[in-house]
Amino acid sequence: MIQKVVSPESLGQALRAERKHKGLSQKDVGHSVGMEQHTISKIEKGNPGTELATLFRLLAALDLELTIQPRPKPEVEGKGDLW
Amino acid sequence: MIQKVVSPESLGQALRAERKHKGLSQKDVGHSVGMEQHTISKIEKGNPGTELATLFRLLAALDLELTIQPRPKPEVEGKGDLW
DNA sequence: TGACAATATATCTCATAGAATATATTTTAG
DNA sequence: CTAAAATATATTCTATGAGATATATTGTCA
Repeated sequence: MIQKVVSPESLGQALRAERKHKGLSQKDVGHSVGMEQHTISKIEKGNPGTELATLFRLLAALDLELTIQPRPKPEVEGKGDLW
Repeated sequence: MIQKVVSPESLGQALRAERKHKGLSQKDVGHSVGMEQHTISKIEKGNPGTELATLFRLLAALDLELTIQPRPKPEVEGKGDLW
């Protein structure tokens, strides 16, 4: 599943979804990268103050990767991207 | 250009590349989202303490989007993903 | 429904982000 | 090479992240 991430909230949702998908608890995941359970809770809840270092640790724990790219142009008039 | 992001450093590089591509200075970008030039400098240099809120503001300023997905499996034996 | 597991909250501490401002250093034009 | 622009670095301040620990709340299931 590839997923757009547009905010701390949607990032949190994606992380939680993947964790559940793997059948892990916040404690499990935290333990695997040395983070506290409460930290994971906050991230999944969309804490905008989460630091990049923390995010990348969590991504590693969940075997997720991030990609960055230009936002697709709106492509006016039925070129198939819109409508 | 779609780009893997594996650390604060590589994220910084991608952000800088896109900013340059758009011909903007750190000041320009900062001004457009109300951030200080020095903040952008730090992010591009890979500051691991950068907060998500800051990151998303910058992504918006540069018209970039993030996607998240499972790390592709190693796919052993020449299925074209490795070697 | 009761017990246990999972998740959310709270508090204290220490460290550091980012704003504001200033300045040093580097890069780029002329 | 030099001036100007761009970027990096430094300091002070306020706010908050994350660790550690504790507890409250919610979810699950026998």
